[in-house]
Amino acid sequence: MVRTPSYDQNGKKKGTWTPEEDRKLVAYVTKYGCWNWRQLPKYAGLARCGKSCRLRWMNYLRPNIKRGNYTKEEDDIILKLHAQLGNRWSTIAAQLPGRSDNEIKNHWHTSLKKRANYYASNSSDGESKSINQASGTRRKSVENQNAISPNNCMRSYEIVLESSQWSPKQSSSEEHQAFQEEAILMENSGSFWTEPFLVDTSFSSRTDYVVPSIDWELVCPPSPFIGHEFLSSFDLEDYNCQKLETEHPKK
DNA sequence: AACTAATCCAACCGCCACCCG
DNA sequence: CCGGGTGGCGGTTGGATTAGT
Repeated sequence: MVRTPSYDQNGKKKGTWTPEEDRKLVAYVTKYGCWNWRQLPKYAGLARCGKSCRLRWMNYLRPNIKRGNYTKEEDDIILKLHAQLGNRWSTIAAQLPGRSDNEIKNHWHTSLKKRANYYASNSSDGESKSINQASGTRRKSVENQNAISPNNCMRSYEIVLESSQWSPKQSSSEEHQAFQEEAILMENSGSFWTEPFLVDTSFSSRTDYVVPSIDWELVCPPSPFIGHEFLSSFDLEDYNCQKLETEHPKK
């Protein structure tokens, strides 16, 4: 399931993310937040485009992300919302905490679409018609943007960071340079990376995968600028509990 | 065991909306 | 209002894995 690593004409790396790159991205975002995705790779020491970094973070590296093992309830919610909204994956994902739009989209195409087609062919014309009418639309509504979603959580984070002492915008470039040097130092000493980062619990079964633990003092510094909704959105207790969970088998 | 087809999903691409000067 | 920069979204693809012959 990996794309062959390659480089585009700008020297930006494409293809599968390496554990090394994941470490760098996690380390940077947990320390400084995602203040600017396009500038971030430069300061984080990544030869990736900002889009790629954002995607990687949103779909796999951010806290509380869930992988695989869809429950019947989740499937039902997806089927129901898809019938109402069509291919508005981000809106659907907003109703399923821990699920990314990309993963829901994949899950839909690989398994739920068949179920939906089966239901449609065995239900009234009206119902199947509503599914067809809803699909393919892509419009942002006000309520959609105000919905509590992981995306909005991150947006909140950005807003918070912009106005806080933790904002990289207020940090000097020397500080970013220091970050990179610190990362290299920690990497060489091994101390920073020794504890597995288990947000994606699939890491736990991979011997080639060692990602850093999260220092929540850095992720959620005790700042008056950081709103309660943002802090609670990460559900730290749940996050820590994931360390005890065993890997759920893929496929 | 070897080969082929089907499945799955991580990642890319292009477009659009929003923001700001 | 306009244009550039950026983030976000949904469609699509590359290729590894799994199932079937």
